[in-house]
Amino acid sequence: MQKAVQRQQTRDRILDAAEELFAHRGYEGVSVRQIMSQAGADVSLAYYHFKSKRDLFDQVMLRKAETLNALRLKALEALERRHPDDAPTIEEIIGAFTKPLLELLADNHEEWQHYFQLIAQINSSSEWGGELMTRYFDPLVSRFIEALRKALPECSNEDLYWSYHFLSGALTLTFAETGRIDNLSGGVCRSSDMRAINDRMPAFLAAGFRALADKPRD
Amino acid sequence: MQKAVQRQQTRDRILDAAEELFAHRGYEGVSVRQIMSQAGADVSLAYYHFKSKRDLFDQVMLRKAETLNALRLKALEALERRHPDDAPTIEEIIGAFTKPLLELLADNHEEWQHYFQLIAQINSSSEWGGELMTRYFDPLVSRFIEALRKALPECSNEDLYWSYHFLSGALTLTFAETGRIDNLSGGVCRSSDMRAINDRMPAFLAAGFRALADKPRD
DNA sequence: ACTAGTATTCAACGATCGTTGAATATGTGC
DNA sequence: GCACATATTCAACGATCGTTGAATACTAGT
Repeated sequence: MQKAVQRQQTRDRILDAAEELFAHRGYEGVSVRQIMSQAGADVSLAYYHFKSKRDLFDQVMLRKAETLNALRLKALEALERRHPDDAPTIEEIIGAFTKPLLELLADNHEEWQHYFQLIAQINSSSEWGGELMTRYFDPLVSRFIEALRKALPECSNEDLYWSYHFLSGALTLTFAETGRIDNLSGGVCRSSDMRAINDRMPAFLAAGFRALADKPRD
Repeated sequence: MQKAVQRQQTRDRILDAAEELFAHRGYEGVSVRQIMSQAGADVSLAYYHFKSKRDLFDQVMLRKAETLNALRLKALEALERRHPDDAPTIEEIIGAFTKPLLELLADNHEEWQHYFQLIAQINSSSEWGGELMTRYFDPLVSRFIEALRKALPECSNEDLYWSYHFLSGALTLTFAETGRIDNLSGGVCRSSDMRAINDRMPAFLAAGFRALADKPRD
């Protein structure tokens, strides 16, 4: 086997193990030894491939963030190309924001579920959330808000940002598939039911955006 | 000073320190030593007042959960008493769910902010969230969903639970005041602007509930 | 086949972790 | 004021933490 190939395989095995464990137990809840044990390699190999535990965590975040951002941007640009003159509906824009997540989960559920759980934890943390979310996701988010602004020209900036904030909370919790809704509903709803999510989330959130846009404040 | 009083004061000092540190850095991110250092007491005193680190964490959760649940229940019952025949609006029910949080933050911001940050972290965690949220909050949540069902008789159970799920995500992220919206909006919106939240969140979410209730699925 | 460089393992460092038992101080009831 | 119970401190346990330097196995180029 090629050396460069094996190197990448090892790196990926470490990243996969780290991703899963970080997602389940958080950054501080997992030791480098546990990660390397799950990856089937020696502890010190982690420090050959990565500078530190924190660097390993950052690389876990970065790896899939790029894929995700690229897919979301592509979905948004495709949507805008389909509407050269008029603006798309809010549902369509939100759909471009959520569809890529649904498709990634459909393709490789386990892998991406771990990643979305990780994002949910970061997003809800006051300690790390700020820097990480800003670095990896805010640029694309601003791009989406721009699209939403065009579709809701009468909406104030403040209403727009708050609406997106509510969207962000609903979205990150939903895609983390925490199982909270399974418990609460007694089995009526399932966290993993992506069809149910796709049928409801864009409609729910678009109605919220319009409610704030149509009812300007004093 | 009375001994029983001092005992309770010490216990509370430990719980306060634990609450703040757990909220900022998570359960695993904080050591018992750090907590007791902030509380200004010896390490082993933690194990005199609490069985273990995990027990200390549970007591932090329990302490304010009871206050919070009582206030929310009172707000809901007062609302229902004001509507003996007809059902309240969705906005009013959601308001009864959020108003107590706003009032607690207005009274003692710092203290409750820490607690809401803690809830947000728990709610986004697949590991702990299930058990803890179910134990402390789901009973009251079911009570609220019951009220919402009466106000939306044509809404299916599934739509109702998903709507609440979206509400839950938006609400926990918002009250955690992570500062995410401050960064994203470049200062246009502030996480701590409770007036802005009160003016927008119920309207946004109520519109979402109605959008799902009015558009039944196939 | 030999060498140079890369990937992986071994062994260990000091620090800190959660937790405990015994010793000490402090206030309470008689 | 004395005896008792309760509250707090002191000192330490073994385990595990993140990290490192040196030794070894392996592969690629010649």
